[in-house]
Parts: sequence; C-alpha cells; structure tokens
Amino acid sequence: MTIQNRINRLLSYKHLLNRFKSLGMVRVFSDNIADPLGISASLVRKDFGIFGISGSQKGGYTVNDVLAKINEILGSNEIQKVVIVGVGRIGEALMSYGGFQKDGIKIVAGFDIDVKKIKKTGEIPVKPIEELEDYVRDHNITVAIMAVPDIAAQQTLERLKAAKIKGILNFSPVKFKSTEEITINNFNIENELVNLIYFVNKYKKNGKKIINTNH
Amino acid sequence: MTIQNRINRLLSYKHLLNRFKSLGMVRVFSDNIADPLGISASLVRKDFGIFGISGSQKGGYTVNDVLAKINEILGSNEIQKVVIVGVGRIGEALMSYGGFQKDGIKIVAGFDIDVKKIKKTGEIPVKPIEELEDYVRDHNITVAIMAVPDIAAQQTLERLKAAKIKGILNFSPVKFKSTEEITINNFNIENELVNLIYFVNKYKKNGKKIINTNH
DNA sequence: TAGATTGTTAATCGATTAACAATC
DNA sequence: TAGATTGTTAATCGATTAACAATC
Repeated sequence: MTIQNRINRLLSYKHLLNRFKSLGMVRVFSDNIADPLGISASLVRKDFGIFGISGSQKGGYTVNDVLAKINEILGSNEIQKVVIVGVGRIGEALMSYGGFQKDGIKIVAGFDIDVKKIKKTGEIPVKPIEELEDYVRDHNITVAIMAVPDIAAQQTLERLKAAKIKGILNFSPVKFKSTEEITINNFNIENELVNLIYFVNKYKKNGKKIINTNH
Repeated sequence: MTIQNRINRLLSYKHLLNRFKSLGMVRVFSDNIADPLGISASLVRKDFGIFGISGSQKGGYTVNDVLAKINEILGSNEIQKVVIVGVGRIGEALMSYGGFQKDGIKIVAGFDIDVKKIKKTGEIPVKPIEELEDYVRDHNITVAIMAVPDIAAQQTLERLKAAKIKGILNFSPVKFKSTEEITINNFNIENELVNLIYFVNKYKKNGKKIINTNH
C-alpha cells in the first residue's frame, strides 16, 4: 500500500501547490506543505527525495518545478485514455463529468450490452460490448472503469481480461482480487457506508474523539 | 486507520461466511477464513478476539454465531437511516440501488437545491435543501451522502454541519477534512484513477510483479 | 558567520504475523 | 492420550516521524 499512499500524497501536494501558486507564491518550505496536510515535513522531504524532487537549503522548493515534476511523474502531461464498461447512471455520470481533464485523463468510449444505450454521436461514443476487445487493442487502452450491476460483474471481468486490460476501477458491488495480470481497485460504496456508520454511531459515541483518516 | 481496516475485514468475513453458509458449512477454522482473504489466521483470531467472537479449540467457530455477532457489531440488524444531498446522476444511482438493504442501510430521503428535482411521491422523497435541517433533527439522522458538483460542495458542507450531521460520505470532487464534530470520508474518483493509471503504466511496466492491495 | 532548511539516517509507532502455551 | 486449534504474547515488518549533519 505504500506506493498508493505516496501517489495519493503526490496528488495532495499537487492540489496544495496549485493553490499556493494561485496566491502568487514562488517557493515553499517542506513545512508549508506538511502543515496543511497534517503530515510531517520529514515525510514531504522523503517523498520528494524518492521521486527525485530536490530543493535548496536556502529557499526550499520552487513551486513550478515541483508541480512540473509531479505532473511528469503522474503522466498528467500525456493524455491517459480510459474506457467505461456499463453505461448506467454511474457510467453516464462519469462520462459527463469534465473534471478528469486536469489530471490528463480522458474517457474515450463507453461500452454496454444494451443496444438501447449505443450512441455513435456525441462527445463520447457508446459501443456494443462486443467491440470492446478490438477497441482496446486498436486504441492501446490499459485501464477501464467497470460500472455494471452485480449480475453482470463476473462476465464483464472476463471480457476485460480477454481484452488484456491491465487495470480496473471497479464500481460494481462485487469485489474482485488483483492478480499479476490485472490490477483491480474496488470502489465499494456499501463498505464505505457501513464503515462510516459504525465509526459515527458506535465508536465516536463513547465520548472518544477520534479523528478519521480519510484513508 | 486501524479501526477502518478492522471493520472492512469484518465485512469481508461476513461475505465469506455467508458463502460458506450457502454451501452448508456449519463450523470453520480461522485458517478457512484467512486463506481466501489472503491474511494470516492470527489476524482473524485477533479480530475475533477484539470483537468478542469466540470459538472452541475443538471445532473452531460456528458460522451462524460469527455472522450473528458481526451483524450485531455492525448494527446491520437495526435500520441505519441515511440521507443523500444532491440528486444528480450519482445521487439518483445510489437512491435506486437496492443493495444497501442487506447491510441494514436505508436511504430515506434526498435533498436538492433544484426545484425540478423535488419529488413527493415514489419510494424515496426528494425534498428542497431548506428542509434538510428539520428533517435530520426530526428523523435522528447522523450520516449523509454528499453527491453535489464542486461549486456546491463548500456550501453543502456548511448546511450539513448546521444540521449536526456527524458523518459524510463525500462524492464531490472537493476533499474535506474530518474534525472532531464531523467525520468526512472522501470518495475521490480522480485520485483513484490517477493512482490506478500510475500503478499500471509506470510501476508495473518495469517488469515488477507487484500485486495491488485493493486498499 | 549565524541561522535555517534540506537530505538522510536512526527511532518510533502501529499493524500484521509467528510462535506457543492452554485446552478441548 | 495424541492431535489440532484457539487465544495471546513476542517478533517482525513497514510506514511515518524525529533528529541531525551537511550546506546554502
């Protein structure tokens, strides 16, 4: 989980530094970054060190340099093409959401088993699921979002595997395990809700003041 | 983060034990649970110990007893009422999703600023945002799902705080920090995607066979 | 130079696992 | 009893933090 934490922090650094930048700040010290994020300055410096971001003992880190380096590391400069399988309400919501662009992510196509969903026009086409494999190969896609109902989950996974997809963000209620061939990150809403409810109702109630970590 | 991990594991145990049960299994050993989940039997026993689930050295744990205890711990027996603020595509998707029931969670109302979304009929009513505070007080709601666009996020948070909501599952693209008064779990799709893309394209590419942890 | 910050090593902290005594 | 599993303590492992030498 260490890499995931580090990449998540990198994103936090990016957002914070962009805000610093919009305030006109040019240079920052590790403390300036650590404090708002509630982590230690050592960790910021260690993260930077690991990713080859260096500063100076005099003036800390240059905001623009750090941002450029982070974008380079995260690949936000090239466009990362992603497909969505399952164009229900969640799939549609993600397709119409414009916020991925700033991270260099572009949803290039949707796929669905239901012919009524097929749409050749519009910004993002919706294609029949049968075309997934060819599309993924022809457009060199490695990552897919899976937003299908539980009964379709297993079958969809097989299709994605057959298409040689390497990473799946899985919104279906069925959890799947990663293997060497395919990385699957499960986005399980039920789990999150149960967790939160437990925390709020059971744990915090006992007069304890535990602040949750937001993952 | 320890509690969250433990509760997540409790949910995994629950799902696995339900499958064991459907196969007709009556008793299980800690090994039987640990292996499919890829954790150690010690951890299973430790988790059980912490939550007061006990077994016997002879026959391990009784499936039904463990399930009953887990449901009790998670509060899945009583109905946990949750409201949704922001009835866009994601909000609607969650409202129409029937899978929360098995975990004892019920979405009892939606709230929106847009009068066109208001709906008095139907299974789950959609009310004007102005009624949130009264509703939350009258129905003793502690947890809310926030599914609003970024521009509405800050304002919505203020309303939820004013309504004395204790826990928020935040689907908006704006991250918020938990405080002592309110626990906020951010469900940030962009982060997840950037993470996954980095992992698949950059990290795994180097011939390394790292299996992701699915959180 | 004196002061302050980086880069890096050592210490801490917490979660998970291994080991094993107790016990059925 | 012998064998196997639980419950629990000690060891390990990894991530974060503290400390500090190097350096601007």
